[in-house]
Amino acid sequence: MSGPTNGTGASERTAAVDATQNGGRVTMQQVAAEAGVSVSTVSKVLNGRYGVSSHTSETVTEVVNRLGYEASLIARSLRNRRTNVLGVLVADFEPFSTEVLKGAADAIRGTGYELVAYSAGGRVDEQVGWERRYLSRVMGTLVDGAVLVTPTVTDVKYDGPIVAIDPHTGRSPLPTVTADNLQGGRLAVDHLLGLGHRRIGMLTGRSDLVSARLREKGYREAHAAAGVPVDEALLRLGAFEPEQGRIGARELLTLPDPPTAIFAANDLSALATLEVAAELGIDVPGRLSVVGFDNIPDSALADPPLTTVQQPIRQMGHDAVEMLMALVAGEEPADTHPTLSTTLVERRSTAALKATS
Amino acid sequence: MSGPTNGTGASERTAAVDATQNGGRVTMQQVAAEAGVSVSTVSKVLNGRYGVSSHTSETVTEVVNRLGYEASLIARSLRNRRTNVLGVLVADFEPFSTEVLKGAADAIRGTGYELVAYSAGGRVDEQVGWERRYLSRVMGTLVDGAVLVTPTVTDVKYDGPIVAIDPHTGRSPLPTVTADNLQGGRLAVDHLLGLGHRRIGMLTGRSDLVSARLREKGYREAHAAAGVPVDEALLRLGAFEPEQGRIGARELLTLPDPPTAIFAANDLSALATLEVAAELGIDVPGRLSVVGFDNIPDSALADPPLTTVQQPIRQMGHDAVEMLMALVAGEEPADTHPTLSTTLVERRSTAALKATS
DNA sequence: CTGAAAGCGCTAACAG
DNA sequence: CTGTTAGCGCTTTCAG
Repeated sequence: MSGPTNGTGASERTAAVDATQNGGRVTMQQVAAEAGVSVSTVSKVLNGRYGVSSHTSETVTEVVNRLGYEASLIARSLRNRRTNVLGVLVADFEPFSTEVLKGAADAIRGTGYELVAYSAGGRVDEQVGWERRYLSRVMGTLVDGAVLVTPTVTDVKYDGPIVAIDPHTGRSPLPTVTADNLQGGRLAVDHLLGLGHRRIGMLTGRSDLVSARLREKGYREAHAAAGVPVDEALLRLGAFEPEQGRIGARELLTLPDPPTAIFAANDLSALATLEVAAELGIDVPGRLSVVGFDNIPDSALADPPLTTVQQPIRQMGHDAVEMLMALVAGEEPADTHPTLSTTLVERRSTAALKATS
Repeated sequence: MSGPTNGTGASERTAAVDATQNGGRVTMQQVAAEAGVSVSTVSKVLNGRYGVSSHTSETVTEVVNRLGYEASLIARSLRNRRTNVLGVLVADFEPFSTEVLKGAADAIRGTGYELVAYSAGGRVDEQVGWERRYLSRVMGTLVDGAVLVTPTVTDVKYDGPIVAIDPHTGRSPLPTVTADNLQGGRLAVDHLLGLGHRRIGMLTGRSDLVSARLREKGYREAHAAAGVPVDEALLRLGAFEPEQGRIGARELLTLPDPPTAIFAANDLSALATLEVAAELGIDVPGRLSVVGFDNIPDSALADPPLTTVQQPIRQMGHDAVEMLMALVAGEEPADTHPTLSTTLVERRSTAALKATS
């Protein structure tokens, strides 16, 4: 009668608690020992399986509560096919991905699913293909399905439930949620055209990304629809980044016959344009109108506040998770490549073209 | 000679790949079979253990690359004490926690650690104590240490490395990173006092949270330092939320002798104050100055843009993770309860008090 | 140098 | 109704 196994003891603080070797985790072993039953019985009680006497069940429950036991996500995942955990895989936690995360959280609320966001913290050395690595590490074990945020490659060979958000390279075999970049480009340029602008410059995005190409296409389509010819001399590479955007903007604005408006493929280069204009003493929106794309927080704080095209990022996260849940449940989503509308956010960087002096 | 185990075969696409039963995961078993060696040998090669012939090593490496094998995070975690993964545990993914996440990502970049953010999606039913549940589920198995974001309770009994960010209830036994709420409150009220205001109302926060009490204390200290008496009739409960904030603001502004300025304990109630003022036809900042706390994105877009106290949320995430890494490495952090400075962001909701008409 | 075997914490047959 | 046993994918002794 000397083992700690003599169960139902009424002692308030028993030995099982001091097992601090696992970083303080209480294991099922300890619960079993404390309750004087076997591990499998504890498992049954915890999972509500039938075939346990109500007395045993109560005892176990009491011990579980007293010890504050919680099943290890890991061990459970390893054993079960199903985990009720959804993964959001991101290259890094930056404004776009965290916004997606908020939308994802909105979508799982009240569904019983849990959310795990995973990132190796933007390891530059192995940029391309990070999604494959991550997928291998968590799919089929930790999570039931995954959302890939802006993956660089989409020819993934997993047959598990996966949804990609805004993939870098075109349409892919896997379900995808994207913003309507084409429509966004049109929106921006239509706005400028409506304001009377006819010489509209564009700072294009990274040519290897579909999103960038679609925005440019929107620019061209808007011109065509309005019967305004595109002056190819007014297109410059902005590459989605401030430095290159600044260079392109400067070239455009120092032209003999500069554009009266500039559509930048993203806010970062639009903001750079604003800076260049200020340096050149060009009044915005007095002598130059600027439209961006993305609606990042900074754009509202710019001087003047930037008119820009907003992507419904949060909504994209929400829809991707909803689609993923359907996939996990074995359903076939109605639309596997939904495209979400973009909207124009009018602020003060655009104005009607003044009559030529 | 019929088994698939006959190893070194030169066939391009062998059978091992078709094992689609694990959601497409390639397991070490499959790699071993394909390479014609045992599982343990594969493990050794992957972990760079000594005692493997260079020939075997090459064969295995080749197969690993060809099959795109990646170790399962789960299985590895279960076996090893150390995982090189850090956890950020949040009740929900909302603006505050996602901002923390960005800071955390900044901190792990280049350290070799990976980051997992975990959330059960704000299950309302068991609000208090979610941190205990989460901790049990991931500590000691999935992650080496964890950052708790705004936990409701901090008397956690784990001895593993844990750092809390902005805990709801006072100082705790565990290491903590917080914003200087007291200083923030002083900053706000000093600003108002400096503008000439003498009748300054306050919309207080939730009385059960230390942060709220400290902000109020700052309000009082600023008054004391300036030798201005506090008029208790000018304090109203804002409770950190719009509805209650609106009620408090209305009471304050309809007083016979209303305050000329209001310090709201958070932006949400400050924004509510702005709305009430507009409804009442009170010009801000002409007849009323308003200062908030938090600097949420909406505050910059308000009309007028809100002057507010900014918390360095991102920095808090960064510092918490740095502290966590030190803890995991077995080091003793210099300061286990660092407090980060808050700053005043002056926008257009505050102005100098006009001479009384 | 290589493989067989044990075991991390848990669940699911299957016996007792 | 309960306990024993096997095994999820991996690492690590320990024999061969």
